[in-house]
Amino acid sequence: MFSKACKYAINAMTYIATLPKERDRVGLKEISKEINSPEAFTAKILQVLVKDHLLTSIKGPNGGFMMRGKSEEIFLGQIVEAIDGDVLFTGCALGLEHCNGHHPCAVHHKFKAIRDHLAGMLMTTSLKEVAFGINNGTNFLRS
Amino acid sequence: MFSKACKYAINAMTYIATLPKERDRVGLKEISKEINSPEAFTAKILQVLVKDHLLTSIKGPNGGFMMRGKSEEIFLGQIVEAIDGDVLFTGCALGLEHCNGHHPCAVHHKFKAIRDHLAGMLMTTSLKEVAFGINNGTNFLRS
DNA sequence: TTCAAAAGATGATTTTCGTCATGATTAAAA
DNA sequence: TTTTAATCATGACGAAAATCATCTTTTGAA
Ligand code: FES
Ligand code: FES
Repeated sequence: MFSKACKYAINAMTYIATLPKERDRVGLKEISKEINSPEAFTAKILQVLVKDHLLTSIKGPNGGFMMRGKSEEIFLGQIVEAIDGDVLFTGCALGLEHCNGHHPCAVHHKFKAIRDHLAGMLMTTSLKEVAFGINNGTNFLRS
Repeated sequence: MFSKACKYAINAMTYIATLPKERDRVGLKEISKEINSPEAFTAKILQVLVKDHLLTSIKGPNGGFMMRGKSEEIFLGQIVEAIDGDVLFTGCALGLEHCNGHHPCAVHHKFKAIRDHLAGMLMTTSLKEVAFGINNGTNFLRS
């Protein structure tokens, strides 16, 4: 469904969003430890998120990564799109060059319903909402 | 979403299912031409489907591949499972080792709805139904 | 200056995707 | 019957992408 990079990205953003108000930044080491991801690979992913203006990075001692916007205004779909692109939202399930109703693949109609369901969920689920479940103890970032 | 191998598999099975009753088999060349897939790679995929008892193969001149069961009793989910395994149906969206309600990941609840929607669609959509759309001219196997 | 931390470059490893050469089987032709 | 050609079967190989690791450079605080 999602690439590993995308999974790490969502978990990392979620963890950053769980930080208390008085702590606005967190380093790579802590992130990759908390979400149980390879450190170097995570670094690359975070850099993509910085380039996409979802995160801000601060260099030097006491540096780290911080959310660029409010967590209630960042949605999972933005993260997925930044890492995996929009193929999940607009691509054909069976590999046709363009997905559109005028030249539908064998499963276009049925698949479009699923895809729209998924896109709707991702575009309306905010990081704040997800982070709340983690802080709450109802959901988990690692096995 | 699906791997390329899985996409080719679905399209190949669909094409075989579109054959008229008086023609029960079709060769690799024709299949890969009709679904626009690399021939050698398609051969590998078809062999997996043969091993999984979804297809029967016949060697020699006028040989080819034929459906092993009735197209109305073969569902897309079986093809997906044969090629990509069941991770799409049972795996965690965010990479947790096991997906279950007792240790849910950050998006388990919302994602499970999507996943079940997808699984339901794949498990109830028969090859006959899909092939009908192709024979009908309403759907297409290639760009 | 010195040190910790992120950025950036580069390379290794693994998985996926795809090709090629060759063998095995069998219907059809000779 | 014997040969031929069409077809599937298989394993080795290679290219490309995804994934993960290491090293150097740059930055900024103390
Ligand atoms: S054309 Fe294949 S999903 Fe729309
Ligand atoms: S635990 Fe992640 S989807 Fe169920």
